[in-house]
Amino acid sequence: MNNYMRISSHKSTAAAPARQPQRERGRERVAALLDAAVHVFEEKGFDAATMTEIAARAHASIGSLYQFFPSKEVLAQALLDRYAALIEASLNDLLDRAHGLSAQDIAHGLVDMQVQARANRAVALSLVDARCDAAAVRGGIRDQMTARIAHILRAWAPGLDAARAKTVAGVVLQVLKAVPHLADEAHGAAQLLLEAETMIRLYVEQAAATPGLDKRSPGCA
Amino acid sequence: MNNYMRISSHKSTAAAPARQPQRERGRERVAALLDAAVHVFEEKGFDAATMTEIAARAHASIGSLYQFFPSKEVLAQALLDRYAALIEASLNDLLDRAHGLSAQDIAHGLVDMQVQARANRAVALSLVDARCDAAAVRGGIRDQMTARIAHILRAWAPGLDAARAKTVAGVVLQVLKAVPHLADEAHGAAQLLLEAETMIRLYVEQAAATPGLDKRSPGCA
Amino acid sequence: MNNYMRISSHKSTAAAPARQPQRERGRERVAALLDAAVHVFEEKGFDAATMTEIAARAHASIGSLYQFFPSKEVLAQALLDRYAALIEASLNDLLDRAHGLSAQDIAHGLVDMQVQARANRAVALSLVDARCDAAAVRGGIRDQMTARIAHILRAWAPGLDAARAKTVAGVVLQVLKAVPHLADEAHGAAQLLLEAETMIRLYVEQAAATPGLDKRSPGCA
Amino acid sequence: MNNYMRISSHKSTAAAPARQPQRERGRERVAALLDAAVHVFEEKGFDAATMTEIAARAHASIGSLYQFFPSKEVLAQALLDRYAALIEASLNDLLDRAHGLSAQDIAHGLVDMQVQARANRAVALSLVDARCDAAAVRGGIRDQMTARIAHILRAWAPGLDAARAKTVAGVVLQVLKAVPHLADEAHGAAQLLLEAETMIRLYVEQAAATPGLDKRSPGCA
DNA sequence: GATGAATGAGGTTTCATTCAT
DNA sequence: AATGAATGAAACCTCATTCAT
Repeated sequence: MNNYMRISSHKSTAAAPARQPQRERGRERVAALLDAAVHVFEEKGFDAATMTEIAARAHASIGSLYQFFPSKEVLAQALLDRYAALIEASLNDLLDRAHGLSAQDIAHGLVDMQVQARANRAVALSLVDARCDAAAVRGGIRDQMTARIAHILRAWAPGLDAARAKTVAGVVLQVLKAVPHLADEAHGAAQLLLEAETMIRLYVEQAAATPGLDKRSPGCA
Repeated sequence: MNNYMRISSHKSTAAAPARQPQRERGRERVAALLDAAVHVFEEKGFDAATMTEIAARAHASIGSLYQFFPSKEVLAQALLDRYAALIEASLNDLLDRAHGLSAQDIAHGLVDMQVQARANRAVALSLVDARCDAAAVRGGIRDQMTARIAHILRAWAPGLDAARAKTVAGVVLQVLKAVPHLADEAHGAAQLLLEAETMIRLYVEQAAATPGLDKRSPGCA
Repeated sequence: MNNYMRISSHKSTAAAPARQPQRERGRERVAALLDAAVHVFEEKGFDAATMTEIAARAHASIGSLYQFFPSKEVLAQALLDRYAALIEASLNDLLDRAHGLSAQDIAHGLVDMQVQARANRAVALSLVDARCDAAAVRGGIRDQMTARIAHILRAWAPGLDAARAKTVAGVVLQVLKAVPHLADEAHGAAQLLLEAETMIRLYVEQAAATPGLDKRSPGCA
Repeated sequence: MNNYMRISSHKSTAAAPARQPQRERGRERVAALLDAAVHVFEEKGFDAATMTEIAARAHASIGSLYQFFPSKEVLAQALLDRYAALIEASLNDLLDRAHGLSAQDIAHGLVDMQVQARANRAVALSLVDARCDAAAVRGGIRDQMTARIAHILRAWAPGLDAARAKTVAGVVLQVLKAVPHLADEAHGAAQLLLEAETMIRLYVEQAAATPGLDKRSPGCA
C-alpha cells in the first residue's frame, strides 16, 4: 500500500497530540477514556459533551484524561483516527474484492462498512461535520474517503472515467453519512438500510453504464 | 389548508414562544435578528453560537434580542418555523403538480426545494440534528417531512403502498439532507446536485416499479 | 505635543481591548475593579494574582470583571496605561521646567515622579518585568520612558550628545525602577530616597560635564 | 569562615530541604536538575515555570525531580543557595581587597560580581522579588547582601558611619539588581555596564567624602 | 421598548504533588 | 532510585439570562 492510500495520521496541528501510554495501566486507561468519549460525544455531540463527564464515565479523574489527551480537540481527533483506521480496513478489503462483484455487492459492502464501524460511527460522522479550526484536518478524511471510494468504483467498473468516479463517490459518501441515522430509526431500521443499499446499487449501476459522459444532462439516459 | 398540513408550530415547551412585535419598527428588528441568527448559527453551529454575537450582528442589544426571543431555544425554533414554512410551500406546490410528472421531475423538484431554501438551509438541517432537550420537538419536523414526501410519492405513483412510500421517503429525506453539503462543494457543485437528482430519480423509479413488495430482499428485482 | 511624545495607547494586540463602560454604573465598576487590581497585583504579583480575588475585592462578580476586561492580560495593560498616563504628565511637566534647573532638581523631579505615582507604582513596574507574550508591548513603555528621560536631559543640558543621553537615561530608568522598593523599606525610606536622588544627581552632573565622550573608559574623568 | 559570614541556609520552613544525593550518579542528576531549573525559571519566571518542564529539560522524570527537591519552593531555595554561594565568594574576595582600592575598583568589583554570576543572575534576582510565603526567607538574602556590602564599604572607607554605610549599601544593591537587565540590552550592553559603574563610583566617592552627616539634605554637599 | 450592566454556574485546562510499580 | 500514571483543587474564561435605568 503506498502512501497515497493512508487515510489517517493527520497530526498536522502544531499542538501536542495524544500522548501514548507507556505502561499497561496507561493503555487500559486510554482505552476506557476513548470508549467513554465515544458514548458521550454520541449522546451529546461535540460541543455539548463535557470533558468532566467523559472522565467520570471512564471512572478516571479529569487529570488522567488530560494526561493523555491534552485538549478536547485532540480527544476528538483520536476518535477520528480510530474510526478512520476501521474504515480504512473495510475499504481496503472491499477494494481487493471489488473486481467481479455485483453492484448489489458493492452497495452492500459500503453500507455494511458503516454498520460494522458501529462503535464509533455516529460519533465520527458528527465530528466530521463539527465546525471548528480543525475543520480542514477533518475535511482531509472526507477527501480521502471520497478518493478511496472512487478507487473502488474504478476497480469494480474499470471503464469509469476518473473524474466521474470522484463525483459519484462524493454523492455516495453523502448517502453513507446517512446510514447511521437510518440504523438508529426505531421502526424498520433493517428495511431502511436495505433501501439505502438499493439506492446506491441503482446509482452505481447507472454510473457504470454511462461511464464518462459527464457534461450531459443526466436525465436523458 | 387543513391541520394535517401544518409542519411547524410545535410550541409544546412550557417556555414563552417568540413574541410578536407590535409595531413596524419591531417587525424590522425581528427580521434583522432572524437573519443574524441564520448567519451565526450557520457559521458556528447551535452550541457555539452566542446570543451576544447574534444581537451584535443585527445591530441590536442583547436586551432587544431577549425581548422577542426569550431563549436561545425559542430563537432556534423560530428559525425552524421559518424554514419549515418555505419547505411546506415547496412541498405543497410539488404535491399539487405531482400527478403526471416524470421521476426526473420529482427528483428535481425535491432537490431544487432544498437549493431554493438556501438562506436557511444548512442552519435548519444542522439544528434538526442538534441534540438537546428540544430534540423531540425538532424530530417532529423530520417526521412530518417524511410524511409529506410519502404523500407526494403516492400522488405521483398512486399504486405505491403506504408503508413502502414512507420507507422510501425516509431514505430520500436523508439524501436531501446532504444537498446543502453538495451545494457547498467548491468544485463541481452543479454536477454533484445533478448526480443527487439522478440517484433519487433512479430510486423512486424503482420504487414505483415494485410498489409494495416490502418484505423481499430488495436486490432481487 | 507631537505624536512622538505619546507614551501609552499601545493597543496593538489583536485581541479585544478593555471595553469602555457606557453608563455611570459601569464607570464606577471599572474604577473599583482597577483599584482592586492594583492592590492584588501589588500583593501577589501578576501570576499569583487571581481574577476571582480581584473581582471579590471590588465587590463585583467575576462576570462583571470580564465584562470590561476580557482577559487578565488586558487588565494588566489597562493598569499600565493608567500608570503611563501619570508618568507622562510628570515627565512632560519636568520637560517644560528642565532648562535652568539644578542637577539636584532634575534628580528630585525624577524620583518624586515615581513617588507621586504611588497608587500604581510597584504594580506597573512589576508588570513591566512580567514575562509573557505582551512583553514586547510592555517593552514599548520602557523604550518610550527612556526616550522621554533622554529628552529631558538634553533640555536640561543642551550640550549632551544624543546617544549619550539615551545611554544615561537607560541607566537612570533602572535606578528609578528601584524607587518603589526603597520607598517600601520599613526603616529609613525617606533617607533611602534622598540617597537615590543623590546618586542620580551625581551621575547626571558628571554626564553633563562630559557630554559626548562615550568611548573613553568612564573612570578617567 | 565564621557563622556571621553565611548568607544562605535559611531552611526555616518546616518542609524537608533538598535531599543530598548518595552516589555519583545522583550528584550528576542534581546538577542537571538545577541547571534545567535555572533556564526554565529564567525563561518563565517562578510562577509560570512548571516542575514537569524542569524535569523534562534535565532529561529526568518528574519523580526524580521530587526525589531530590520535595517541592518547588525547595528547588527555588536551592538555586538561591547556589547563587548566594557565588555572591558570597565574590563579596568575600572584594572584602579582602577592599582596603586601598579606588572607588572605581569598588564599583567595578560590585558590577563584575553580578556579571560573573551570570548563569544564575536574573533567576536569583527575580526569585528574590517573587512574592510568596517564603518571601521572608528570601528577604534574608537581601538583608545579608546589604550588610555585606556595607561591610565592604567600611573596609574601604574606614571613616564611614555604620548607619550611613548600610543606607548606601541598600541603594547600591538596588542598582546592582539592575545590572542583569542592562547586560541583556541588545544595544550597547558594555557601555551601559560602564555607566552603572560610573554611577556607583560617583556615589560611593561622595559617601566616603561625607561619611556620617546623615541628617542633612544630601544635596547641599 | 431599548439598552447595557450584572450574575454565577459551569466548562476547559493546568500543575504541584503523591504513589504504585 | 527511577519512572510515569493518578489526582483534584483551582485558575481562567464564557455565556445564557435577568434586571435596573
